[in-house]
Amino acid sequence: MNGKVRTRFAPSPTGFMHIGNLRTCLYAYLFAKKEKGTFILRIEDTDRERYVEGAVDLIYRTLETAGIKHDEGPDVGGNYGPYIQSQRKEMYLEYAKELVKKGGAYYCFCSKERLESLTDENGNRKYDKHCLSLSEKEVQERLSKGEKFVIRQNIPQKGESSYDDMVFGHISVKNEDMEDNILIKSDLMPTYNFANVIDDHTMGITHVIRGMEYLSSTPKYNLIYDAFGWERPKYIHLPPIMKDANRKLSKRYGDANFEDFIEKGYLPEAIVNYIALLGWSPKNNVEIMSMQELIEHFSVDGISHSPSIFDEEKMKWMNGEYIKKLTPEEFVKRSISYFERSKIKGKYDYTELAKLLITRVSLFSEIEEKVNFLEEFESYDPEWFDNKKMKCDKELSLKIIKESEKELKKLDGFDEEKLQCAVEKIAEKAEAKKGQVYLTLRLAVTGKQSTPGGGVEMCNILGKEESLKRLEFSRKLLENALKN
RNA sequence: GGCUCCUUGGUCAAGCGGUUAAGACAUCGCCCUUUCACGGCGGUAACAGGGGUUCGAUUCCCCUAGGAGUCACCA
Repeated sequence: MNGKVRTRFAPSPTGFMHIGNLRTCLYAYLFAKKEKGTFILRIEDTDRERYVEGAVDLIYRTLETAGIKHDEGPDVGGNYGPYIQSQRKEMYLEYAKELVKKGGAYYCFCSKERLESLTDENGNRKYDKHCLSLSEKEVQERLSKGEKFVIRQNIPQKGESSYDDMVFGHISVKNEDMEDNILIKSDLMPTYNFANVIDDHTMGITHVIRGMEYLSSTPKYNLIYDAFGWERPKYIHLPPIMKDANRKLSKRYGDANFEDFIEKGYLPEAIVNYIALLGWSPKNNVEIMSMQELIEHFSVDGISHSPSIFDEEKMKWMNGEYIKKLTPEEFVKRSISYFERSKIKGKYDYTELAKLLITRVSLFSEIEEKVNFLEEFESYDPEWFDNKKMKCDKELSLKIIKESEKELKKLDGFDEEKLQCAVEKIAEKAEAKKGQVYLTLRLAVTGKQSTPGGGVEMCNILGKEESLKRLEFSRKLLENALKN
């Protein structure tokens, strides 16, 4: 490998950043950084029909929150600009003309109708090189008459073209199986096939990293490099990420956008970590890795050859692992919007709650439901006091609640220490075990079977007044239940 | 359909001629325990099928089956 490695990510601004794209981007970035090379962002907007307003900004934002920094690109500049294809428009036509001179391409004036007439009984069609036989004179005449034209690649009819992909190995395609694709459209804009090659070459890209949908068309691109006499780049094709066994994860399914996962309460570093492992595995078998570690461990021979199914369960687990590493303060900082949209907005100490939530939440979007009980206290099933494991029943709980009311009333304000003391007394007076007091208290004060913490913690968060109010309610609930 | 590629547990995946076929998620069980979690320990579960090559195939070759991609004036 001579010279510095240069890789690029070349998305089209057509909407949200899709997870599969992001992974391609990630790998291109990891590979470049691993090799101490340069990572470039290029916007491929030659298709004006699919252009979506604001999509370019979204790409910048996504890369930034994902922690992927490009060294060159439309927004950060560089020596190989412009980095937006529509701004490079003129050069493609010039290169195409040069290619025509070199025999690697030719003008084509065929009508849509003629093209359609080439379709065979199976619905396939292959251009028959009809216009290749036009004399240069005739071409010039028709051109000067202003006739509409396209420029097509001239692919040899015999032999075969091959190359060595760094992950899939030797790929070989017969020339006769390739078509003379259009390089310059009749609107004079280049097709992807062409723009890509020109840009990759003029931007000095050494390693082309992209989805494997290009695996079998790459020989065509190589033929263009060859015709120009340019050095071919190395190729790293990536297997797709699937939604299930036979559907590719795609924009169409709508749920595979980076942004959507962020909205669901995923940490960007967890998403990045997870997708890094979808289709690649490190030698050391470690799963939780920072961006720096990913860079250190990344290697092409760890890339798999077969598609991988996206498993949100596992990504959720991984997110939980990242959350557990957060301090309560960091937790609040990063999840504040989820607190703010819950019923407890503005009330309670978020940091105190965070301490309880950290091990109990694997997505920030779970905060809301876990925390709403603080504001909503509704009637519940008194049967919950019957707990076999704790050997607790309604009678005992009633007794505990009565004692609790007395003891808690005596306290001037709550804190964990005071409450712990009170629990000891309550247990003594009610002739119960501490565990039974905890259980009863927790239930009585929350009305929920599952809560983010134990009895003392719940009382402490709710405060004296609210706790007593709820104890009273629960006492009545139990008294009623026992009457029947 | 032609062409290209792929095929290890439910999922992600190690493995690159000889292993009791790792590990992780999920699942199940136990322990810990103030619910729920966290944590700890353990269990169930895989080489698509058939031929070769070889002393020996998950590993190499061929065939079959299944899957994916591609066959555009989209990228």
